[in-house]
Parts: sequence; structure tokens; C-alpha cells
Amino acid sequence: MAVMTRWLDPDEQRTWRAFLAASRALMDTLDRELQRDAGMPHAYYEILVRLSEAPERRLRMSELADATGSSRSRLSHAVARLEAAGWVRREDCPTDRRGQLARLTDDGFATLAAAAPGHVEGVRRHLFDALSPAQVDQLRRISEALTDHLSRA
Amino acid sequence: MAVMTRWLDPDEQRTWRAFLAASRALMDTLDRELQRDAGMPHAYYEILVRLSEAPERRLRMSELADATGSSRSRLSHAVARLEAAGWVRREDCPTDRRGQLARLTDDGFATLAAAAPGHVEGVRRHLFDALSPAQVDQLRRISEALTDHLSRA
DNA sequence: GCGATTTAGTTGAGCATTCAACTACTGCCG
DNA sequence: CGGCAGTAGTTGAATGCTCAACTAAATCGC
Repeated sequence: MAVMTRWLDPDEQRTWRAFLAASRALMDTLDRELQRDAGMPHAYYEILVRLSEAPERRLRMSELADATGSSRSRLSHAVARLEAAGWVRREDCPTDRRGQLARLTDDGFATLAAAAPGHVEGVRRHLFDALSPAQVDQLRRISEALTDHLSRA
Repeated sequence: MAVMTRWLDPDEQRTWRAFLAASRALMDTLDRELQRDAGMPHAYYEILVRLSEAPERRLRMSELADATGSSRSRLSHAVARLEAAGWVRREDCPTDRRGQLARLTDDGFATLAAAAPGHVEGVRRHLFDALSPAQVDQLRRISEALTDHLSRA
């Protein structure tokens, strides 16, 4: 049962490679800036952001994993590092003895607050300043369609 | 000299997070598929693709690094692994004694040829099938604007 | 043509991520 | 109740990436 491959036509090829190059370049740039200015990779910054927005600045490990689009294992390792840095503390979950809560410490919050302006400025300069308002809107719709599609599969 | 941070408004925030989630989910999915089906990460696949398209299936290390948007160091490590797998061979550059050429072996080409249909199918299913033709066009323009902007900075 | 700078590429250490295996607890179904 | 499938999270090994330091060769400037 030889199934014909639906190859990419030249336009699709160009789009795919452009997307690949752009998203990689953007993430690499932001990651490098954040590492330089705040001493943490972007993935860790995101974890701190999500915690800072949660009630009492704490979340179940699995909710945090979902929120950051990370695997359980990755999050476990990451939180271990963040805990060693003093930015996060682990707490037992009162309602489920298997569960753990990650809580953002004051120190972690302060570190995040110090890093945020520089990082936001980076996102603006490298992403939004390159796009028209219409393109920003298009990018949002495209991204949401993509996420939606991927989560259905 | 306190410079006001240009914070993201709610729309921008939403766009940024959607983009982050979508590109990460897409790349993770394709990476996992490629690892499962071809035993290599997406970055390595890309290296093989670029080599396969080059005259005599070989390129200078630095051109290959540029083509794949990778650092010199990363490429060195990657080619070392690809060489160990028997998919790439290093050759001395005849015109610059500092230089190295990476050449795709027949075995590497065969491996690539075997992996390509599945991977292309994945790109189509996870990316293009989720978007309208207009969105594909928008995504290309956005990506090209972004790359252009980033390379100027 | 000779020293200083730049460019090409590699290397090793340290960090991040993945995968698979594992423990411990919950909740369901008989 | 008792067993058992599913869920929560961790761990260690293997892999890949980053950064900084390094070697070696080309090129620039005088």
C-alpha cells in the first residue's frame, strides 16, 4: 500500500523554511538576551511568569507543566534548579498526597520583576516592531489555529 | 535615565503567548516524530537536507552553519555525530587550509530519502492542513519580515 | 614581508531536555 | 472491601546545545 507523499510545492517549501528560520532566530535571540541579562533560559522565565500570575503564586506541578507546554519530566528538572536558585519552593498538596505545589518565593518574584522590562522590550523590538498591526492579528489567528489543530490530533 | 518599558497590551500579550505555544508545540511534535521514525532530531535532518541540495552534496562548514541558522560550535558537534553515524564525511577544503567540507555520504542520502516522506507528511498535516491558503501566504510574509528584521538588528 | 587582526573550525565543561523506568497514591469496578 | 488501572511526580542516563577558550590559517596595514 504505497501512499503517495503529498510533497510541498515551492510556495509551501518557502513558507516552511521561512517560518523555521524566523522562529528559531527569534527564540534564539530572546533566549540569549534573557540568559545574559537575567541568568536564566526563556523556559525558566516562563515558569516564573506563570507562577507569578497564579493565586498565592503557586500551582500544581501538572498545571504548571500544561501552562508552559512542558513535559512532566522537564518541569521536574527545571523546578529542581529553580528551587536550588531560591526562586521557587516545593510544597505538599493538601488534597492529593501524590501532588506537589510549586510556589514562587519573594526572591523569585523580585528576580522576575527585575528581568521583565528588559525581556518585554526584547519581545517588542524583535517581534512586534517588525510587524504591522494587521500582521500581528494574522499571527495570532494563525497561532491559535495551529495550537487548536495540534491539540486535536 | 529611567526608560519607560513599552509593556505589551492584552492583544499583544495574547499574540505572543499564542505564537510561543504554537511554535513550540509544532516543533516538539515534528521533532518527536522524526526522532521516532528516523532516529534523528530535526536539526540533524535539516543538515542532511541542505547537504543533499548542495553541488556534489557538500558544503563548507560555515555555509552549512548559515544555511541551518546554527552556531559554528553546534554544527561542529552535530557533524561529528553525523560522521559517527556514517551519514556525513569531512574533507579538507582545497582552497582554504583552515576550511572543512561536510559531504553527505550515500548512506546519509539513503537515510534522508527514507525519512523525507514521513517528515513532509508531518509538516503538511501539522502545519499546512491547519491553515487557509491566505494564512499560509500571511505566515510566509510575517516570517520573512521577522527574519529580515532580526538580521538587520 | 611582518606583526596584528580576523576568520574557520574544534573542543570541553556545564547545563537543559528527552525517554524510560520507577514509586506512590487515587479512584473505579466488581 | 480489594484489586487494578490510571494519575502525579521524580529520577538517571543519554543526548544535544551553549559558552568560552583554543589552534591554525588567511588577510590587512604599513
